[in-house]
Amino acid sequence: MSEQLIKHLTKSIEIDLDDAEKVMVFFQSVKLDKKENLMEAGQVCKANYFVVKGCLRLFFITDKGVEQTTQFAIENWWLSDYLAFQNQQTTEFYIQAVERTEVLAITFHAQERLLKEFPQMEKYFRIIYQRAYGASQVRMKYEYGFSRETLYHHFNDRFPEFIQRIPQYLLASFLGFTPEYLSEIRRKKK
Amino acid sequence: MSEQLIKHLTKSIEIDLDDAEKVMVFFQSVKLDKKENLMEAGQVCKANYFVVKGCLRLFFITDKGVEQTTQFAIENWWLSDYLAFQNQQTTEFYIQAVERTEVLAITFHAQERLLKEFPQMEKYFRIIYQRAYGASQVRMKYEYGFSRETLYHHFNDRFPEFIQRIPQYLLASFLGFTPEYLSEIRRKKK
DNA sequence: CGGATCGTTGATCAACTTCAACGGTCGTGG
DNA sequence: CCACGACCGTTGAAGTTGATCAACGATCCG
Repeated sequence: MSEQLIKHLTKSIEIDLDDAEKVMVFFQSVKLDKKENLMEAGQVCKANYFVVKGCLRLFFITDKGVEQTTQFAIENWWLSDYLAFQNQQTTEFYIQAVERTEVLAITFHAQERLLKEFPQMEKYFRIIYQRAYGASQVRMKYEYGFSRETLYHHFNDRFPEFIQRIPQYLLASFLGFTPEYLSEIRRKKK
Repeated sequence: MSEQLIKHLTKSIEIDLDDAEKVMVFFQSVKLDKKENLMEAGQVCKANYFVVKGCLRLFFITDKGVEQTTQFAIENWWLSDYLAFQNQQTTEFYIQAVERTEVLAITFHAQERLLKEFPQMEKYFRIIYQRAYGASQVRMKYEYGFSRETLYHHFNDRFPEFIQRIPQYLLASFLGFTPEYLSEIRRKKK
């Protein structure tokens, strides 16, 4: 559980076991059933979440009332609405468990104290955010550079094990098109 | 010039003037004419860039040979291809000056030494990346949530001063559609 | 003054959505 | 353990949105 986060920390920073255990005190374990919400639009974005086991999705509701998924997070990924988290404002996003999921949550204020007491954690989060931002740049390249159809094939080729974990309608939502169209693409490529 | 970066640092972290001047030694000033490239696809992404004055754009070339802009950076923004930067790999992006532009550049190795000697800079970059990542999340919400037409109006309303700085064909590219279609939208809304 | 670049217009075309309907499967209550 | 209902994936027809291509005018800059 928290061993997993410690292991993840040590990949990016040097921290002794003693400190690592003190760091873990700042986190709370939360367990979610499938489809259970961790965060909802209209609430203040209180915490940042590390996925220990399972899968989360970040989505919002469009003007037309459709759930639009923008991100997934699986084991060892962090997820939150980072502008709302940083400014402790209300979010317009939801975070929901795609399957039974276990996360470690750290509230904004706990994170502030953590960073003050353990400045080496600044480096850890710097690396996490840099990587996440870099990944979002690459993703933009895919979105702007590929048609929806090639976008699907690209994701299918690149993350086959992940694709199998999530229902098709969520994948369609994430890729930015309708389940019907996804069906059509799948039929073609056979 | 470097005063501007120092001023920007002090908004996020506490650093005395003496240290700040030592920090500035890690940066080089680079001046670019309009349309001059700061980085090109195929090269290793050597540096991270802080815009002192002017405007940069990040773009790539699609399969069809079209320049696709994915980001702009104006005064006080950082820009690079962060995955390629972090791993010191070749990039698939170009960075080009939209207008006459002055930047402060820090190479990957200089940044590594900087962070080692001045650990408080970890916090600065942590905040920069967190904010940039948060902004990219909000942007995804716009892209997935709005039609291309409302996307244009939204950007027009929100960043009028910026819109006026860049040519229309770059705005069209950034928003993900053709200059012809942008023309059509502008005609409608009158 | 001349050439390249940029914005505009209109016609045609492709990509993707919408809507309605159907069949399979999964989980839950009886 | 079965039966029912809800949910999910699929299909097809019709409709929209935005791309493509070609051509023209304006403007900017050398």
